[in-house]
Amino acid sequence: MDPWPRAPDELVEVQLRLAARTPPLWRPSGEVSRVGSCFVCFPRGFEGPGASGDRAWAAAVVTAGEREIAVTIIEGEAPASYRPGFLALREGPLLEAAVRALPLLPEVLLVDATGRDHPRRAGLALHLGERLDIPSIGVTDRALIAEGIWPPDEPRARSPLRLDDELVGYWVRTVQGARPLAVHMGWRTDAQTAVEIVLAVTAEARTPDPLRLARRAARERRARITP
DNA sequence: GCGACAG
DNA sequence: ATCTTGTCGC
Repeated sequence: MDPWPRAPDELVEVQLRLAARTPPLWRPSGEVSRVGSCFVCFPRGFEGPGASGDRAWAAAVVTAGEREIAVTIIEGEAPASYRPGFLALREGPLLEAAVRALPLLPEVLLVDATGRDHPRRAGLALHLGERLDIPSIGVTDRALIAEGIWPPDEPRARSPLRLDDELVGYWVRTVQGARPLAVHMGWRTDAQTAVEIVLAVTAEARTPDPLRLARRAARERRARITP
């Protein structure tokens, strides 16, 4: 596999090329058998956008129904600090490595990032899906540049997230009384499919189960560090 | 100049 | 991403 872009101008180029592509849309064929997710965390107690060389722990999981059937955790260093629109520089390589280390790959991947909701229409969720050749969906707490009013405080209520006139995702009230989730179309997925999948793998918590599992795994590994 | 700004 | 304190609920 060729390397991720390491410089901002290289990433911009890749993102523009990515955004112009039109891969066939993916649709779940009946029951979605394997849903995966990945997550990367950094040392506690830092402030600001972080820095290149920061320690990082990335986890990837595959779930089938309620069960976790595979998990991988890797430790590494962040290649860059964070900047809005350039998240891939900081997290892309780590997340891809964690997913590739899985003994079996998921049918669709949930990523803690945006998809089409991006200045160049190619957020990390979409980018990672393309690199891995896996349909992907973005799940975040807030939008990057897309806009949309929150849905009413009712279970499963949703409202569109738009960028210009394009529908790029939905606000989704996964849990009543909690802030809605921003669910983003990603690689080979549309906004509707993204919401269907997210709701299908969300049980009790606000966050979809696969993402919760990946987050927990990464943080548990971080907790094992011996300073 | 000021606020916003995926993680 | 990570931090904080309090609050609510099982």
